[in-house]
Amino acid sequence: MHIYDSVKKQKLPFEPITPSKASIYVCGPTVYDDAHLGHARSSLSFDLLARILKALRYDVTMVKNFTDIDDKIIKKVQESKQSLEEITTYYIARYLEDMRALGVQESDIEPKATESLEAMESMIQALIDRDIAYVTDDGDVYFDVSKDEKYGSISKMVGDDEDNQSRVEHTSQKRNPKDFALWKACHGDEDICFDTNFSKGRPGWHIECSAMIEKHFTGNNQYSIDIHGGGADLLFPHHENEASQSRCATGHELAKYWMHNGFVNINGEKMSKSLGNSFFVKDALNIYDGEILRNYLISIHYRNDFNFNEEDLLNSKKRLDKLYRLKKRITPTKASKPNIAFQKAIMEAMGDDLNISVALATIEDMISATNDKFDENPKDKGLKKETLANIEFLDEILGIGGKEPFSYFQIGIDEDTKNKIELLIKQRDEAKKAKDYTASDAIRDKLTAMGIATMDTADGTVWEKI
RNA sequence: GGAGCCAUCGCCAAGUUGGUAAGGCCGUAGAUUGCAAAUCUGCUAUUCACCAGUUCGAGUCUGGUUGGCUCCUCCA
Repeated sequence: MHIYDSVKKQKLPFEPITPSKASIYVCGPTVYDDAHLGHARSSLSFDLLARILKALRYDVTMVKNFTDIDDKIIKKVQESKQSLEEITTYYIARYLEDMRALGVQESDIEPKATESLEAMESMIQALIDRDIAYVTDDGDVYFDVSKDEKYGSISKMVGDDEDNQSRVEHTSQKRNPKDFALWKACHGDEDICFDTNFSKGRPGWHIECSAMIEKHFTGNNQYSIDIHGGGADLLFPHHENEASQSRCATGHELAKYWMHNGFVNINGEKMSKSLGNSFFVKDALNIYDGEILRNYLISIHYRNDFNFNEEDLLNSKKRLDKLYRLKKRITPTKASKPNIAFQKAIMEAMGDDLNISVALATIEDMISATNDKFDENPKDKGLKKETLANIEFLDEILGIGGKEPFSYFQIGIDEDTKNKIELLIKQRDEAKKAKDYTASDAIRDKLTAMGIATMDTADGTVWEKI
């Protein structure tokens, strides 16, 4: 297995800190709104990673957190009259529901920041004790960036502050503009506060992840975890800060490998609230089936930017259709063992930093070669069993092809319509038998108008929703 | 201002350590079909934004030009 380390900027062989085990921590969402396509892509990227590692027999521990204390959530609490817990519980459930629809396997641990406050407090306290963090008169706690000589090693953001025209607002209480908050003291009575030795307040964003990693992973004396993942936008400052505070608190590096997934753009524009083009997963799921969306979202390498548009989605759906048409040809049958060469080719592609393009090309190869053989001998039982095993293998590795093939082509069609379609097809078959092609073609036109395509096969007519 | 990424067929998109351009969509010709659809087969970039260099040899390395994009503020 090779993965691209976005800190070292090169593809490296995956050598876990503990042989045959893989510990992964992915920055999850801040739960104050529904999940958008960007969340989906991140989730899907690391879902693929976990699936491959599992198939390679690694004992994978996947942790994806929920940031459930945050200024944006607090703002929502103040606006909505709901409690923080009501809001976060709701959006966590919504997030999990959306990801499930996309076929994302559940993480082993899904920690919440609010459940890890003790770990945060002790980490902050350790940093204060070592004089790496300082408490201001207001009770805020800041991390003193100048105390960590390795600060900047993650993002390579070497900051000469004189020249830095960043738009960071400088707080007067900070010793250094680059210092970041570990703890924010609360000011009003309505604030959401937690009591600690240093002040009443709430944690900064960065410390949440560091603390949750220390809480859930043991690591070794060099690293806490193998892989730390997240969106490309988190590299700086979030991951830089995480790495720095963890390094200073634990004496070793946070992660051996860093992986970052690219963005999702909508029709060429970055998705953002200010542009008003956020595309929520739930809205996409209203239009497209989860598996079709998944197939589309994983079809482009996780590090590339993803330009979401309907044309490409339909294109990728056509590839999935072909897989399911093949599955129709072999149904019903029982799976035997997947073809070894096929399995190996897929694993090699995906083992190369999740090279999905090569994997998809391998699938196309398999599909056309198998169709070719079935054209010769439609009843090849051995091939049917192997093909089903191949497809089940794809379901395991990529999370596609797991549906019953006839229902796949009938997604979104209700029982009444289905019965109507099947009646028409029966009438058409009778007309065909009587060689009344004018009548049979008229029925086919009617079906086409309904958005239904028909296919005459040796075993009778089958139909698909176009 | 600072840091970094990208540019391959009409569209999407692969391309290990440089060795002579995967795959899909679309298009097109054919096999098959009552006709279609589905399926299969053939064709579809002498060329990788542009210029120069290194090399026996570069899409792949170096320098430059142009054009996109991201981060430096919450962000997946």
